[in-house]
Amino acid sequence: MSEIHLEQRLRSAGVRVTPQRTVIVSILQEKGGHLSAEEIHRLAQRQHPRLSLATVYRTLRSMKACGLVQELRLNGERYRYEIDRDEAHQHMVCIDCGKVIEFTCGHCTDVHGDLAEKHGFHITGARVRLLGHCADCRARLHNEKK
Amino acid sequence: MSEIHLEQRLRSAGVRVTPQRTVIVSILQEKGGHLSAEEIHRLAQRQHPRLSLATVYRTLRSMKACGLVQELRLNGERYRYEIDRDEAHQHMVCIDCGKVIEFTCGHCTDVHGDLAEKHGFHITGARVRLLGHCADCRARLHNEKK
DNA sequence: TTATATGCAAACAATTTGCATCCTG
DNA sequence: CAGGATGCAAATTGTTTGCATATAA
Repeated sequence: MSEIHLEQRLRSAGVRVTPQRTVIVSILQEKGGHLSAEEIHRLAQRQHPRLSLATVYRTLRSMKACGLVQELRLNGERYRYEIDRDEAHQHMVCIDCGKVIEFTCGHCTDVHGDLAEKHGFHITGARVRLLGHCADCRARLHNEKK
Repeated sequence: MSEIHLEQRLRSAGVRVTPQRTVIVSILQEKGGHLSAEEIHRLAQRQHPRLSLATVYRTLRSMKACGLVQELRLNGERYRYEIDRDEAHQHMVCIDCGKVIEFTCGHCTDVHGDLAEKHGFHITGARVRLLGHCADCRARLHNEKK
């Protein structure tokens, strides 16, 4: 999704395009995702020193409202944000180092759809989060034990 | 899981059994789950008026540490707690009324295990959350539209 | 020109912590 | 009796809001 495309989507949602918002969007695009509001704020200030944290929150909220970003919360942590690329993807989170690996599981989507139907539910979204130890941490922990 | 069993598990984790904790545990057992710390506090005060909210949080934290309760967060809400019954179960959450339906999906567990292995991950837990409209709300919304 | 966005500081809600005291093991 | 547990109030953290000013359309 190009930056210009994003601006168009903002405009068509009746949201004004300001320098602050441009900076925030570009950071999300470059850094890829899973950033907290505070991290976004810190990075954005390099390009726009007077930008306030409140604006970051407000921007993220309106971008979420137009479906441009997704808001997620790993475990009990603060909110993290990423550009919404539409493709349904899920997260595998390392409980040691916090690393996040994304994956897709179309198979599960089907299974969940069936399950939901049995309960009369109409599913609009699924969050699958696998928690565990990533390869690096497993190796590290194994070495430390010696 | 009986109350006595729970106390044994507390003890064997080196956690003392106090009246406050007994009350909190029994509430979680009776009410079944998805209670917030504040709700637990309010209910517990009926049996133990001087019990403080801080103690509720501290108790829940240590019970979580010994694997007695599970801490979960639906959407952006505050933490909710439930007795950890070991059986892996997942949640279907209605985005209209907040109703929570539990389900199990052993099939997905297998699929996830395979997926994780490919990434060198060792899975310790999975959180699946399906968001959508429950049967009641679908009916209600449908009527309101008329 | 006019409604929307911004910055700042103050408000908030949920959760955590310090400390003196209490109680379980 | 000693160290963990409690109650209270104060502190923290993450997020939101009010308001005067600035800016995009």
